[in-house]
Amino acid sequence: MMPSPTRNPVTASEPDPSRRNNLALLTSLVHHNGVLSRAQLTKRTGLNRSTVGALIGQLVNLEVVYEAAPSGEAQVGRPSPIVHPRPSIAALAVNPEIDAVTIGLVGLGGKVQKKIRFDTERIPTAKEAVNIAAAVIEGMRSELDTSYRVMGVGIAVPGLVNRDDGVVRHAPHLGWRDEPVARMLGEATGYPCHAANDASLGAEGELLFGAGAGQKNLIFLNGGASGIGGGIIADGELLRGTSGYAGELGHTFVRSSGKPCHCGATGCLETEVSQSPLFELAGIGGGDAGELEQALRQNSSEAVDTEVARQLEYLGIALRNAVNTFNPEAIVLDGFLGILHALSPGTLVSSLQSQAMDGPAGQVKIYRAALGSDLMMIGAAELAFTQFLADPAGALAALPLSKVDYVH
Amino acid sequence: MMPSPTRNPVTASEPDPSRRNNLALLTSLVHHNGVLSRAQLTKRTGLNRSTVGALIGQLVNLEVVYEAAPSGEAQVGRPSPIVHPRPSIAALAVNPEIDAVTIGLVGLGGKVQKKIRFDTERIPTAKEAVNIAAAVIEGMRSELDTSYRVMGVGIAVPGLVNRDDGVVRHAPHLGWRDEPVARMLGEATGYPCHAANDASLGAEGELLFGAGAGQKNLIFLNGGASGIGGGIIADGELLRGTSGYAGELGHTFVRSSGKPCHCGATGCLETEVSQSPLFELAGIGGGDAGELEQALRQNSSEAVDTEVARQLEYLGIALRNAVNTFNPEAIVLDGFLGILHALSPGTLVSSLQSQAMDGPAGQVKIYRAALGSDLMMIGAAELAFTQFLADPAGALAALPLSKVDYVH
DNA sequence: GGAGTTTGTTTCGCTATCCAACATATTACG
DNA sequence: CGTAATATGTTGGATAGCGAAACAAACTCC
Repeated sequence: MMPSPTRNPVTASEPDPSRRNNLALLTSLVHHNGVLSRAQLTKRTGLNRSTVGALIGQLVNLEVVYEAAPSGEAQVGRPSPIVHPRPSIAALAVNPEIDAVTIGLVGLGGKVQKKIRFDTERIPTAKEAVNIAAAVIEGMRSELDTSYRVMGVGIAVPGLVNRDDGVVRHAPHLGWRDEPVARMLGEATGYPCHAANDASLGAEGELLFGAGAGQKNLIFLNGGASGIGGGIIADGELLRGTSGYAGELGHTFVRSSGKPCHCGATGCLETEVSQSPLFELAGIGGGDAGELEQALRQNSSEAVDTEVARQLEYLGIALRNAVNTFNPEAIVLDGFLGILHALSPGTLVSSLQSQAMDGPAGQVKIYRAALGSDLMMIGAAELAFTQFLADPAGALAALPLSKVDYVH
Repeated sequence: MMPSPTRNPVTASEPDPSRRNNLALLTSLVHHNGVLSRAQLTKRTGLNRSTVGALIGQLVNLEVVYEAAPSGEAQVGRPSPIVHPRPSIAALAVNPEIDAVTIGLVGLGGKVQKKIRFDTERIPTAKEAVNIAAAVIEGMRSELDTSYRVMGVGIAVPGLVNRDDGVVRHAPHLGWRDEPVARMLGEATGYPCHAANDASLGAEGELLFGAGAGQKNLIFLNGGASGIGGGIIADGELLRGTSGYAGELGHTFVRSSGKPCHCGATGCLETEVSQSPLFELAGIGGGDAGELEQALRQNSSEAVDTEVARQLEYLGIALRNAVNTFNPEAIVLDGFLGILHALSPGTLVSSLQSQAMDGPAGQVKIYRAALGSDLMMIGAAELAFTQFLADPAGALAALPLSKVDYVH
């Protein structure tokens, strides 16, 4: 009576890809779940003990993971060694914003090893952002060459990015248009570079390492100085669309005869819900999300409450649409959207209950993002890890020879 | 520089599933593409000639497909036999509507073998619909037993359906609530039954056999007497959501202080855009989409133009949202939405160009649905075929013994 | 300290695939 | 009309990767 969970296959499974596939599966599990015992890996994969043993052995040889003593947890039976990802396998992350370019180094396992924020006097051009990133990476070069194996660079851009070719189609707040940033940074650094929308990467980051862990369907919304970005995870996979532009929930229609938006339409979520009036009411000129929340809580007033309620109403409309459309398990809010929700926790939930359709709205949970300022680094690095995770042995074999003197 | 097309695996590929997988792959290819030569199959699957030969041999033995003489097309080299799906492998389709219950029989390959529309005096209850379907199927029983191997029954319901357990959560226009229709029909007929939202199934039908053939990302919108339903194909897969409720684009917000909708919200697409005012303006009381289109074209007037323009405006807002969110290659419109588009072909395209964001809107094509009245039968049957297509040999082995006397 | 339990390890066999060589059926061309 | 070229089906190994089973190891429970 129940439909089978199996999917109709679209690709043939050849024997060679079979091993690669399982190697990739184990690598991803270790990377995303951090610490798992071999016994847990056999359960999670459904593979035989002996097979997992052989595969882990290969990953140990490749120095992708290492096995450590079993955890102290008292359990009947022979203890199973713990498999750890080696953070010396790493990816670089770059995140240009309107007032800074942040560069990070993230190890396998998702831990941020290093983060450098380079403040800019004015909004950086694509070329400037690439130059800054390349210079900072050049500064780390000797350390990278000796202690890490870098799988590539991921660039998180607040705007429409074609994920296939790494071209920023349009980043309105940065003023970029048709900038092939991935190619530019690739030529400058020599690393394979990929670019994608920042909120999409944020969604993946929160899915894998943050508030959305374990979910299969979730909506991520980030509110920042550069407007509202969205990323959607459907059935465990990021929704990309034809060119990787999917997820622009900031331009959901929420108001008839609303203000015109830079995108050409009117009544977009992004024009009705923004952080600048909140900063004004909070009485501070600028700053990060943490300062804004503190200031809003201290300067509580009717004006603040009214503005928060107004913004939450429009946010509720956008979320209602999204819930009806995606039937997600969870919604994760980051940036000032997370603050709005935290200031009036029940509002969004109850407006969804009354406005969205019974079925989809029933189970939705609303969370605040968990990874904070590391999120973009982790998400962007994930982009750079993609190829490696799909074929660990192949990616390492293709790696240029380096003087890596592994950090143990 | 380009991201690899390989995805991170989520399931282990064991050796046994490997054969099953490839068998399933071939079966799906033959089913969905109809007629392919063995040479084409080897190219499409990437498998070895000898492997495809062995697999096809097994499918021939299982009487899932048969091989026929090569097509007359003049080509260098030894001609390759054509592989045909056997329509004797079949699925039943049931589609309850407010004024009828339609039952169909669809063969492997997607051809509707039989379609019976049972008109009802009034809106059928779930029990009535199940009884009607069971009775019609009972009438076909001897033919089914002798000439077909029926893989199951798919039920296409205009409403929220939990695909996992086949329970209709809420079908507002039918007045159903929490009806376990799949279980009910399963008990009445003895066939494995599944249920899903009609528009979702329509999307899959058009994707596989109709206007969306070959696309990976498309949005399907159906306008009928029971409002507006939607189905979304993302990356080649139907978007299901947590419980299979995803795709309710009929409840996209399109108007502030709009009319209240039965769903609890206001300003839904479905309340602003509906076919009843069109029928009134056309001067006909009721009928199907074909009659409506003809009548509207004949009774052309300013009132008609105004109403069409008004509805297209709201439809445009909903599509703008959907395009920004999904970045699809194509939009497929069925029912009266297809008529609206056909009456004023450029309107939607140009409103998308001006309102949706540059990137996503750039390439979107808008089509009218191609499968017409067979669509629901094909979509629902596809639901019933799912298990079979995922594991043809296993599904046939599990089939109760029958007196099938195959029709060749 | 022995029984029971869980897990790592090793060996063996099986399955499904690819590869290579050969057979077959067609077109191209003189 | 016959031979070359081409594409495809067919057959018989060879191989890779996994599972099963038997055994060994390490722990808890009593």
